[in-house]
Amino acid sequence: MNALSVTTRPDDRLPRYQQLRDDLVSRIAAGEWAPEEAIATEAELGQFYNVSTGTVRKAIDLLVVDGVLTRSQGKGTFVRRPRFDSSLFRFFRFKSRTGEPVRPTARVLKREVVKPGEEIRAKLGMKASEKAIHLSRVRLIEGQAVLSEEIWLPRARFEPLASLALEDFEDLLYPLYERLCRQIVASATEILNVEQATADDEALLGVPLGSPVILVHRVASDFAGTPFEWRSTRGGAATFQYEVEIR
Amino acid sequence: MNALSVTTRPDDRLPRYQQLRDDLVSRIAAGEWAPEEAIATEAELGQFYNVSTGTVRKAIDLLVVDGVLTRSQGKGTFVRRPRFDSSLFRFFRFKSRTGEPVRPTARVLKREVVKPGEEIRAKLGMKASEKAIHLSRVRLIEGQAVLSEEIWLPRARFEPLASLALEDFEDLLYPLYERLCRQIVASATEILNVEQATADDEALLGVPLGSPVILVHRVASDFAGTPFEWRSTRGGAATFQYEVEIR
DNA sequence: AAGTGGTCTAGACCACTAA
DNA sequence: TAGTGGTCTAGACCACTTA
Repeated sequence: MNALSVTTRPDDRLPRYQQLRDDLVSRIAAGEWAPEEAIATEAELGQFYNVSTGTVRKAIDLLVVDGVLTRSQGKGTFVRRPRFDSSLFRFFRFKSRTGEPVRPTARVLKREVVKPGEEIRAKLGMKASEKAIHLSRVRLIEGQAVLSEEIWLPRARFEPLASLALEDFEDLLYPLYERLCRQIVASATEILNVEQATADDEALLGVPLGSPVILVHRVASDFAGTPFEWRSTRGGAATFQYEVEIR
Repeated sequence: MNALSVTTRPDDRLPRYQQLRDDLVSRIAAGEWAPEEAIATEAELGQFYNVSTGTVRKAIDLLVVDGVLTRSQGKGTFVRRPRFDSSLFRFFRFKSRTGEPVRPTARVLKREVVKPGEEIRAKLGMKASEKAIHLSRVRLIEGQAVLSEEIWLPRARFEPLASLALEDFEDLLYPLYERLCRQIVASATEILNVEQATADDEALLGVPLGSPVILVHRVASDFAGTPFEWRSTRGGAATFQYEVEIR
């Protein structure tokens, strides 16, 4: 298993297919294979990493579920250009009034690196001295702002985002977290409230003062259950539905 | 592969692990293994269906992803019991005066056995001639109605509820479904909207006419994915929060 | 110690794609 | 026809649970 750790230090306690998966993510993130391009074949990867094809397949399975790769029988395995329906985006729960899922664009309005308030500090399990990255952004449909978001991230885990140009933030943040910061959202808890539109809402979203506004607070966590993103989203209640599947 | 088709006719064009998955779903839905009970071991299943353990594992993988089964190393593979008996308790957090969560009671106001409207008929996958049981109930906290619910059930599967005395309906319906009708809720989809209070809402829930009301539509399904309950719940937006964990 | 699921191997053959 | 991913086998050994 010496061939692993092409770009990172692997954790030998993890199963090989996990290590392999992580290494493939690194190579994709490093641009070794561009989007829409075929990666090495399963046989080649098996030889290169000195594992059986079954193990290679299991690693690729994970990345297919994550929406990073797609397979095409007879053609190859391809790096996927991010798509809305991928599982990375399963946390988006708003639908249009007609019931169709909507994919808004996004624009970051402001970024600051500051000490967070006590509530957010506690929710993210941060030390008192730690700083956080705070993003304010709007999400737009056909140029119209429909959601406003406040996002808080512990600086230590998201350092690359402290210096990324605001224009380079993408519509979807979670793929960005994974690619630039190696932070993967595994679960989230959301609490939904209905409030009345404030003057800020009126200015930013164009909803009438006092009209109902849906407010979603989300805490997102990694696979270990450690929270690392706090997010609050506001949007006019008339515009959206919120859908959830329970098991 | 003769042992397949224990309960259904398989499609031989499908891969074996798919056929196996479908057959396991049938057996679970038929009650061969109760919730919280371990199913046959991988080795036993492999012998029974005459496939290798790798194929059995792949079929079980699918059901784990679907949330039907959970694995536990060293113990076995278990039919998952969704904790729906506390569904509202879990997903609606009432703001009592002290701020503690409260458990609402319930009272059935009306029951009728009628042909459902087209929308509900379609959502429940019922035939045009079939009748449905329609329940109207309120949920109360300290004697005050806070939620009003409309519930539709296909009569064929819920016959015992057509004659049960209204006083004998319990606060939580899903345990009743399981005990009296052997219907187990395996998953549900909820869609949440915000509307304005109608005159009915004002009369029933005591919320001001025109104030924001949260409206939740739920379709609940069995292990085979067949929907068998349609429910709509209304409550004043000021009364509660809606909380959900996403995995 | 026995039994379970978890990982992994070293192949096989099939279905599909492209040259 | 050659090469790809898709399916499947018949094992092996490991980690964990229970008795």
